Formats: sequence, structure tokens, C-alpha cells
Amino acid sequence: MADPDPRPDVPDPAADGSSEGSGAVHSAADIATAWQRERPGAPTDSIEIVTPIWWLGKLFADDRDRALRAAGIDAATLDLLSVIRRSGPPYALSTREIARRTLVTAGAVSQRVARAERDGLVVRSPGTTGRRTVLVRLTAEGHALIERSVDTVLGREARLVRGLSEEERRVLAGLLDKLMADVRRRTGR
Amino acid sequence: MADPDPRPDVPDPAADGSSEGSGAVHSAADIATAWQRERPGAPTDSIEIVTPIWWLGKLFADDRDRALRAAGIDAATLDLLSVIRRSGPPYALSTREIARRTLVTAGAVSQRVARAERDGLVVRSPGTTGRRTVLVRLTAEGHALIERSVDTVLGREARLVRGLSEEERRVLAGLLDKLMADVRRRTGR
DNA sequence: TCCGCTACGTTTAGATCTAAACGTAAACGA
DNA sequence: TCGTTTACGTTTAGATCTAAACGTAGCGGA
Repeated sequence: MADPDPRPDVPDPAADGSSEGSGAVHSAADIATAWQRERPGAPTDSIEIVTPIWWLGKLFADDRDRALRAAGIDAATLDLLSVIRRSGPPYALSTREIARRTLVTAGAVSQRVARAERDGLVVRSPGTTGRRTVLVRLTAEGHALIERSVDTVLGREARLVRGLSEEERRVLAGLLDKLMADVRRRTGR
Repeated sequence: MADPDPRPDVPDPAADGSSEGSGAVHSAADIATAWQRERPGAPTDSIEIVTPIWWLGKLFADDRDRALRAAGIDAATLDLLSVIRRSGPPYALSTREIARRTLVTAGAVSQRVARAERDGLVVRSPGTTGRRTVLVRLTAEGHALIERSVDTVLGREARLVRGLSEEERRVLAGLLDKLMADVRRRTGR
């Protein structure tokens, strides 16, 4: 009954070294090649960009989630507190503005704020006169929590990208920035 | 059914050109700068890599979801059918293998397969003798659907990355590949 | 031969997100 | 002045995912 092994149902890293006989997955180039073989002429150029971006995003997120769970905070809350903290004094933003900056819907923000408020990390105030906005402000406790968590997350991520040289990181960041600006323009975001 | 205006609650592209008076968001560099200002010495190097990767992943996914909805298929199903289709003849994979290749849990795969089977896109068969595996195989209908969808998605993505020159795309793909191999090694995936 | 161990797929409980429907408060125009 | 439009936050319904608990089927050692 008592299960001392907290290993869940996940795909499992590489517990065995023999089951990959049928061929590992594991490379966007393989996917592009496979499609090219199956459907010659297909526009597969994008695969080697879009797929690794998707996978890397997931790998970063999974790693971060594991670290955050140990710290007693979840990614959604971290996202909320971070964006407010980064906005600088007076550490307050409207619901709509938070939604815009975090790329989630206003409804989701409302729910995140409700949870964070329940936990005493933020407070909602009627906003300044005029526009009917609701300002979400960090409490002292919320401020302390984000202060503690951000170093953990940044430190962890810094280690993960250390495989690239400083020069490579600079080039990569530049290309990603350019691509993002372009994609945002094309998709209207 | 026919919905000529699928504009939901989302953050809304840029319906107004005036509300950004309080400062646009919009650059990983801004975030790094902000953290550097607030917490000097913090390891912010990773931000300009991790953040755009996350955002780009979301932008690609959102765009793809919109296109797929019109085609009558969702991203989870596309993911399932694609990985089987790409594996080549005889177009069949075990649940576990699918989980490993798509980076979702086995439980989620089970549910995805159940939905796809209900829709007549795949069938489950007892697998060959020996190992107690369940093989998921494409039906003719599933095969046709993925055939139709993949061009739509690839074509769309190809347009989105067109802002980068061929040379830039090559460099970017190379760096992403290198980074992914490294991150996977460090996180044990 | 028999019993326990391991691997695998499924099921279930719980959490969270999106999309859409609301309910109001300002702003605007006749 | 007053009704209409617009903007905003919240609530609700529905979908899907993860984590964990199960239920078995083969395999292997005593």
C-alpha cells in the first residue's frame, strides 16, 4: 500500500537502456525528414523551428514546476506576482493589463487573482477614480514570496542554458526576438 | 454553428492605439532590464531566451488552434494522428510509445485515443503476442484527416517564420537543437 | 510449480484554462 | 438629458491535462 516511490505516470526519462530498439524520437530534424519522405514537397522548413520551441517551452515549464512545487507556489501564481512586481512601484496593475502581459484571458486572471487573494498574496482595490478598473496590488507577504521565488527560478534556468556559450546565447536571443516581433505582427498580437 | 466573428474574450490584439499610454509590455529584454533594476545581480541571462521561447510557443499554438478549429480537428488529436502517421508503415504505435514521443502522460494518451477511437480515426488492437501492449492504428478516415490537416498547419507555420532569412532560420534551428539536447541532458529527459 | 515483481493501459479525482454569458459603470451622441 | 455603446471584471459551463490509484498480464526466482 504505502508507496515510497513518488514516481508518477510520466513518460519516464530513461529507466532502461534497451527499450529504444525501435528507434528513439528525439529530433525535430527526424520529424522533418519523416514528413519529407512521406509527403515530398511539403513545406517542412518551419518544423525545425516550431517543434524545438514547443518542446523547449515544455521542458523549461516542467522543470520550473517541479522546483516551484517544492517552494510552495505554482506557476500561475508566480506569473501573476512577477508581472506585478516587475511593473515597479506602486506594484499594482489592472486585471486587463495583467491579462495582456501574461497572454492569458481576463477570466483566467480573475480566477488567479481570486486564489492569490485568498492566500493573502494580493489585494484588489477599486482603482483610482475615473476608469472602472480594479487594481491588483501585492501584499507584503506576496512581495516576500515573489522575492524568494524569483531567484530560485532564474538560477535554475540560468543553469539550463549554460550549455550555450555567451556568444551563442546572444545570437539566439536576437533571432528569437526578431522572430517574435515578426510572428506577433503577422498574427495580429 | 457558423460563427463569422470568433473573437472571444482574449487580450485583444490592438483594437485601440491609445491605451498603451502606460507603456507597452513586449520585449523579453524589457523584462530582464526590469529585474536587473529591481534586483541587481540577479541571473537574468536566461530571460531573453526562456521568455521568447515560451511566448513563441504560445503564439504558434494559438494560431494553429484557430486554423484547426476551422478544419474540424483539435491540436491534441492532430498530435496523436501525426505521431502515428510519421512513424511510417504500418502506422501503429503503442500507448507508451506515443506518450514518450508526444511529451504527455500515458493517462492523457489513453483519453486522447478514446476520443479519436470514438470518432473513428484510430482503432486499438491487442498488439502482437508477447508484451502486453496495445497498438493504436490509423483508420482510413484518420489517415485521410491527417493528410488533409498537415498541409494546412505546415503551410501556416511556414508563413509565420518567413520573416527570417533562410540563413537565419538555419542558424536558429541549429542553436535550438543544440540547446534542446543540452536541456534534455540536464533535466534527465 | 507457484508467488511476487515489474510493465502497461485505464480510470478517477482534482485543478486550471478558454470561451461565452453577464452585470455594470463610463463615455458618447442626439 | 437620456438612451446607446463600449470597456471591464466576474461568473459559469465545458474540455483537457496531470497525478495517483487500479487491475492485470507476463517474467523470473525459489
